[in-house]
Amino acid sequence: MYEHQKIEQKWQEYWQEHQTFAASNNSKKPKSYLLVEFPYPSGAGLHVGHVRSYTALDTLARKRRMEGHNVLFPIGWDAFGAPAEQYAIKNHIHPKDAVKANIKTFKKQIEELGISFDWNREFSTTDPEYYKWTQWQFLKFYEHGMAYKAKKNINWCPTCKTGLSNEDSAGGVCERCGSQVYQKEKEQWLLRMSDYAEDLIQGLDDTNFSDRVKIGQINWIGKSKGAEIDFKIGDENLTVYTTRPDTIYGVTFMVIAPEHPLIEKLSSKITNMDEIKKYQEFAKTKSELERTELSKEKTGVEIKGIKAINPVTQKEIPIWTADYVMMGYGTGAIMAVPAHDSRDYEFANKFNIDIIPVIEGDTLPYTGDGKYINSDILNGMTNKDEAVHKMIDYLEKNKIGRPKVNYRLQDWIFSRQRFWGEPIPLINCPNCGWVEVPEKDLPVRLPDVANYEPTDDGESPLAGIDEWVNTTCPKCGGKAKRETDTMPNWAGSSWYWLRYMDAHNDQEFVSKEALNYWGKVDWYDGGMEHVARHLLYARFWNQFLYNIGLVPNKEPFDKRTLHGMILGPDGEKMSKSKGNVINPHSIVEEFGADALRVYEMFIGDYEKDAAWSTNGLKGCKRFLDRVWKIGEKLNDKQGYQNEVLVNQTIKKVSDDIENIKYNTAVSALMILLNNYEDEESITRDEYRTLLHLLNPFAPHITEELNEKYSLGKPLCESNWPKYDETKIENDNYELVFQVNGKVRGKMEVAKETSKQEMEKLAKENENVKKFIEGKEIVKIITIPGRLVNIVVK
RNA sequence: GCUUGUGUGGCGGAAUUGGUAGACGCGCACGACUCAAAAUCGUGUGGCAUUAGCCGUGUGGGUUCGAUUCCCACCACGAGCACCA
Repeated sequence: MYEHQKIEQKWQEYWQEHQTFAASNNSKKPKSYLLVEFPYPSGAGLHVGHVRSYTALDTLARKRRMEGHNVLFPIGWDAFGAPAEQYAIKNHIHPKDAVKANIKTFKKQIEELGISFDWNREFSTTDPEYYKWTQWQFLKFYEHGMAYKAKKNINWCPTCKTGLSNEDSAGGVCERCGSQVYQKEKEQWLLRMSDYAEDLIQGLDDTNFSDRVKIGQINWIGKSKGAEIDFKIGDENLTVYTTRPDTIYGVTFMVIAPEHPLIEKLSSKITNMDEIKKYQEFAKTKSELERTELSKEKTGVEIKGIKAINPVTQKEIPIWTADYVMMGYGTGAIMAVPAHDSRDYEFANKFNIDIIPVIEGDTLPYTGDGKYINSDILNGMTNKDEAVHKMIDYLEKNKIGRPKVNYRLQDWIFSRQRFWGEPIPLINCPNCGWVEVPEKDLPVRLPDVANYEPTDDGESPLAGIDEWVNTTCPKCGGKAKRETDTMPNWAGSSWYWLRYMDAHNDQEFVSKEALNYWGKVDWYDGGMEHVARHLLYARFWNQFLYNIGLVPNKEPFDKRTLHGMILGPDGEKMSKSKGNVINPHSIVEEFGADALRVYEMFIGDYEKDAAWSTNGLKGCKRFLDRVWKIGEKLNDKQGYQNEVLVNQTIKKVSDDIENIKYNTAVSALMILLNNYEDEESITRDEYRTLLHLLNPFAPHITEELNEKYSLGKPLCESNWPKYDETKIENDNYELVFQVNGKVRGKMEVAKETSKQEMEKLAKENENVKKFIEGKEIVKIITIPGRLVNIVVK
């Protein structure tokens, strides 16, 4: 029908030459900062999923520019981290070169889609000019006591040979390769993210994230309210954390985690230490090998020779150790109330421990509300919250406990034993300890070496490069060694949106002026898979920068939307092994970028997954062919023949783009075209408006047609169409007649028809008459502009 | 198990937030053009009946003149977390 390749190339060159999409850092126009998650430039090339997200915000960006906004719509590359490194190892190239080649491919593929990115602000997280500032910001964390090194049991992936954060090893499985992760004790850098748990929850109030996103964040942070209670073991204190202090009268045993330090401390008093040591070993191997096993039969050993004293009842309580209590949460110890907790119940049943109900109920373990029994000061109460309060008051008064809030969120393990990451810019001096690399010496560059594969001994590959490791102490000038761990791949993505504001600044990570001008990201689109990790890290990082006065907003993103995945034609997630991958490049070649863009916007609800359909794509291509062809019906007239429909369409498309309802926006344009096709000929205004509204979706063909028929300035340099509020409603409408809520007739009537008139018309309708004849009219409901419903008996 | 999302034709999906269910597209059927096919164009298309009727938005109940929309219970599928005290 038309030669899409030529046209698309032509207009891409036009935009490039005219710098149509360059954002200005000082403009009187209203600003819009639109952001998509920057991609990993993997060897596989661009995915149709990228196309969906980029086209969606591109549509918005193009529309807003035409509405007179100064739009910042940038792109860059998140190129550090395991995927890039593994690709490089596999293909025997230096990661630096692999990344360079992949970026080139990605860039070409994005450019041929006609996405209106401001390429002037492009960078990669692997550019020394960029990671210099990532390192610089790490030093800010360090200077403020927010980064620390600690010997920690970390999640170790034996395949990737590196430590992982909790977020990266959810479920005991490596996020990257799927290997079983096990606990390994190692010195690691950590960021004190847990200090920000509450702020990260509170901050959500300052955002316009959807509830789905907010809930995702809140769940990950995992706040729980409860109390700490001190039990005595002789002179020692055993503090437990519980959310149900009101059930303390039902405690029949204590459980402490196998790694709990109290075991070591009291070992002289414990009479079955051999048995306990054996259990500790068992628990350790279990966590290594059988963690995901479904059989979660409770195991444990009673610690003999010591007893705890319930501080409220003064009763002696036996102490057990069991691996269903984790050292990493709360205090690593619990008071077990088998009558009202299913796990404690299971344990008590298995080991024949007493079960004392303290809240009335039929079945055990009973966890609902009820009347308190066997509970001394709480007896007779029926309200759980009141009982909890009363008990906490009692604990506080008697100095045996206190209210306590716990979070699941832990500190961020920030070390990786990999080559392809930002080196942590610290130097270890035998005299001075840890010393920062001075700002003038940043960035600490990665060396050019031949061997960057991970080692088996758990050290970073950098550790083997003597000439890199050995350095002098910036403080005392003596011999010292560099830190050889690198940062996780989440580091570079934790502040990249700030850099776009001022991408080539070599004096600061971003200037104050740029920060103040651009403020928050107005709209951030990305995938569900990043709601837990990336979004949390990025917000944490930004909140820290805010707290030390480096950025003007505590929350970095105002609005966050989630795109659904594009699945293969078979409805399965696209993957090489399934052979259901659709390559955007070949689609562009065969059908054109415009067709691909329109199709991906039309494919369905933006937030939901959708299966690829080549027939659906063809339908969109057909639509564009018809848009092209209808130019032949152009007459010399101005104005709109069907004013209502055109004005309605302008309104609908404008609103739908802002409300991420791209599918219905495209549908509205199809309806408009269908209407044009029913006309003898179409006016110049009609054609221009159709092309203009379609332009954000299909920017090439619409510019070409606009030029071909000399309809006006290029669309990208023209003002977005405005609708006439007085012309979006018809003078007539179809009045619906119902009897008992069922449609029995319809009639075209004038907009201003009165209620009385409507009722009269309803009763006169032949078909309605049939249904009300001989029946008693109970009442008549009349909705002006819509319907009349006659209720009969 | 907990959290969360989703259930509408053969398929992807619409539905002004309580008011004509199935817009738009795909697919399919028939027709036109063609020697023929593809492409294109036209007509039709929820099911059952076929004259105007009945049934239909996962299932069962409820509220209402009226429910895809609100309430209760249940079922199915997907995602995330998973012994978090």
